Amino acid sequence: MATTIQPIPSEPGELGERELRAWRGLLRVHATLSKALDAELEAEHDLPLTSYEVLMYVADAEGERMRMCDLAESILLSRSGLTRLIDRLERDGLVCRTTCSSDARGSFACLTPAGRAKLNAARATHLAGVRRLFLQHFGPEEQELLASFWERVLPGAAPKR
Amino acid sequence: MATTIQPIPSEPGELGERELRAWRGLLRVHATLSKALDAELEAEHDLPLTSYEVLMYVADAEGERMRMCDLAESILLSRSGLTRLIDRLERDGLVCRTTCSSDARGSFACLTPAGRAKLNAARATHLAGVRRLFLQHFGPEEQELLASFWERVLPGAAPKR
DNA sequence: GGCAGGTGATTGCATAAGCAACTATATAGA
DNA sequence: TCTATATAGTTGCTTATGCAATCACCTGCC
Repeated sequence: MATTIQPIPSEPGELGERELRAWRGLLRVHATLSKALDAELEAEHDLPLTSYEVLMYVADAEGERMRMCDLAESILLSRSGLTRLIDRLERDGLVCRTTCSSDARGSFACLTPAGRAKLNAARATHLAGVRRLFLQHFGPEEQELLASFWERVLPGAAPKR
Repeated sequence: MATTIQPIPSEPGELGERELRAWRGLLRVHATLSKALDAELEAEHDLPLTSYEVLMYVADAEGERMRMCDLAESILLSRSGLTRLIDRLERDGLVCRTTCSSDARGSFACLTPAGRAKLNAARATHLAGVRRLFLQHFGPEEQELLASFWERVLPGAAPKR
């Protein structure tokens, strides 16, 4: 299989140039942007990115509260990781836990006024960051295309809201 | 800046549906695929993904050796993180450190025969995983497009090799 | 009703990673 | 030449995270 230049997917034992750039680019973009967005949020609002995500999902949920397990799934964290994260947010007064009346095992995380205020302050920073570092580079139809790409890779995993 | 129009980026205070799917899809795809690829490599070869990346970069480098700082940059790890990672790999006999004759401060990480063997075994698994979970979903010209997208977001960050 | 197995949340423990401080060496400037 | 500053790598410490075990509760089946 003598690939003269590199027209085809290259040998099966190695990624071709094109594949490499498509895949590694994803890794680099994710790593770089996550780090930058986290640093920005932390610098301007003293709020780690994961904490921001919790506040955001909770704020957007029905009644400004979410079950622990749903939250864990939304922000892609293990349940134990989420327990600890909510511990920290509760300690800082940004969320509080309430019991679930229909299932005594469950807890809700809900926003406190301080949490809502923190989120409102941080939201603009984060959204501006996402736009400036990422979305800005793509036109509407390109964004749509990207979304369809992700849908191919993970069918049905699109965020509901 | 082909498309600077931005017809309706939705309100400035919130991400629109399209933006949300383009951005969050990236996060989800990265998280899901990283986890899956790491688990696969760990299960079949008892090798974490970051260790695999070290072996891969070192193997592809001139003389099968790389400076610590270049390696850290390649696999997107802090220098202290890399020190510890190389500690583990050295303990497991997969790489060894050698001094740099032209700069007494520096060290090279280089492959041991065991490291080379481990990499050869793991490479097929990982490449198959990347293709099966990600690249498979895109045609050649779509891969090229993705690569160009990443290049827009992080100009000049494309992998050299 | 009562038991078996499943699910939600938490905890103990282990690990990977970053930051800041430190050591040793290199390089540039007076 | 000597000094100041920058760089390569390591170490101490802290933190976030996951897995496995655990506890409490729910649900379905007899």
